[in-house]
Amino acid sequence: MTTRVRFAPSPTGYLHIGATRSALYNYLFARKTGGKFLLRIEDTDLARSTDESTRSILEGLKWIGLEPDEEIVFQSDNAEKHRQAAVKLLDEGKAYRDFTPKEQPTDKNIKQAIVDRARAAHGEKHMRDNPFRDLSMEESDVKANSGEPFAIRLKVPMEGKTSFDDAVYGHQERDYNEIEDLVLLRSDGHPLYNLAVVCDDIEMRISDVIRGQDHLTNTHKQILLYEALGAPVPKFAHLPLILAPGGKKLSKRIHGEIVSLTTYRDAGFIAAAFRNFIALLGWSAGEEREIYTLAELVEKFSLDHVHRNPAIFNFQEGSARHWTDDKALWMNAEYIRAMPLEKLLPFVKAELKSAKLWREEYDDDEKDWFESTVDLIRHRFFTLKDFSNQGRAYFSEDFDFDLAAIEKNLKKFPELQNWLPELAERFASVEDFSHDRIEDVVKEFAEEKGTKLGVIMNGARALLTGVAVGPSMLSVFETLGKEKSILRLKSQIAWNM
RNA sequence: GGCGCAUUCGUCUAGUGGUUAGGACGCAAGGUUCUCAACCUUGAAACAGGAGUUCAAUUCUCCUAUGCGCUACCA
Repeated sequence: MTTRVRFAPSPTGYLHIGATRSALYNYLFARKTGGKFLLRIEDTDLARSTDESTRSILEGLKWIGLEPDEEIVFQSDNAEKHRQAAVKLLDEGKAYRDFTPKEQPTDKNIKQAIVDRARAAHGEKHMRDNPFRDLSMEESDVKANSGEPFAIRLKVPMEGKTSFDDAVYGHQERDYNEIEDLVLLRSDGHPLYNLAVVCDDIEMRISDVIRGQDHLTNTHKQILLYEALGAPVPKFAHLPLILAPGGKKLSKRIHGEIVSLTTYRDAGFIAAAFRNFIALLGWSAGEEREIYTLAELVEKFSLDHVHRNPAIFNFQEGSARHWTDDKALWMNAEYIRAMPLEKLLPFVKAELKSAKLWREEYDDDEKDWFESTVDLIRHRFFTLKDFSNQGRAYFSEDFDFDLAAIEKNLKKFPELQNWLPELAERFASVEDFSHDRIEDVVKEFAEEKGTKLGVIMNGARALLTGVAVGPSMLSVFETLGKEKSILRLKSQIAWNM
């Protein structure tokens, strides 16, 4: 039997990085085993589900390269089937109508209400004490026919336990008397999560359910449902959660955009780099290396090496330098400087286009120049955004000056205000404007002025590129070319800032 | 409250009944350089705590602590 796995997000927000990792592990597992990777949108909570969020999830998955092998399933399309399943269980006596009036949550904080209720019960609640559980079918029918509203609950057996072997967490057991008779269908006829999931997983012929650890205890309920429905129980693997610094839950509400996958796309991450990073959050191939292509991840991936303890996604709120996990940033930089140039170019092109810095000549007459320039500047960049920010001066005359750089490298040496235009004049008479020739000219110039070469170079860097860091100035001169170098050396704009 | 799961440097992790507990990011120092967040070298940095088993425990068992999850007519 071929393996079939699914990623089943609920569209109640954007694609969370924890969910992204679940999707990735499902995908790797499918590829590794030659199976299928499917996608199901769990949009049964109509109040919270939005199309916007579905789009964002699809977009995120596409960006990171995890597209499903078959058509997307929308859970809400199957509501009728879910209802039929509940009715079937009712007919077979495996479920019952619960006529208890629906409780309206009094508290806004539902979680707290649940805990309070559980605490009040002091752990001595009898899970099978529902008065309608043993109502005869006739009595139940009579009440139902008279129009009394009811929910349908699964009849969990009085005695026994469920167990399963989780591929990550090992053998799991749970006593029936710890599981409440779960509601399958709300009194308004709306099918609930556990029923919907199980029905859909059966219908989609899912062989391995790989999902977040928050579902570990739900699994027992779901197994009960598989059994009641007479369907084979799939294998399960639960993944440790990804937490925020301090071991707290990583949530959209508290941590904002940092948890959204699209944030990384928009921040100039290379999808392969982020995918690589996230793959290593909770799993390791057991090797002393960190850079893996997708094919290598597939080859190395195994559920047995998935961790049981949650991983912390490390970042410092409000820090420009450490705004997201340092390792993710490092990995992206590593990809930018180490990937084959021809693979990087399309990304840079897209970035320049979106920054309105792209010129068609870069694909044509100036192709060689463009490629060598990208190659020159990429070594110091962390994200694709850097090509249009820090690297702006290479592609446009309209670039910003970093005031600190101006101060430190230009204004601190007032002579430069005359020297640099003078150097421009020297350049004007240079026929062969090449790296070595420029070196001779600048060295001679510095000696003549009795100053250190660095003063000239750093000043020129600030003036020509707007920033204090960058490649060797000889390369910068050469890359910008004689004309632009001269123009910028003579420019007084920075001096007046 | 009940049930469950987890615990190796700050973070991601490797690892074993006997190891100088390894790597990566980050951090620090030094080197190189016209600058640097690049590059090279070096350094600081961990087995949650307590019992037990054992010649020997970070590794096995138990307890405690801490964290997380579940405990809904949410998903």
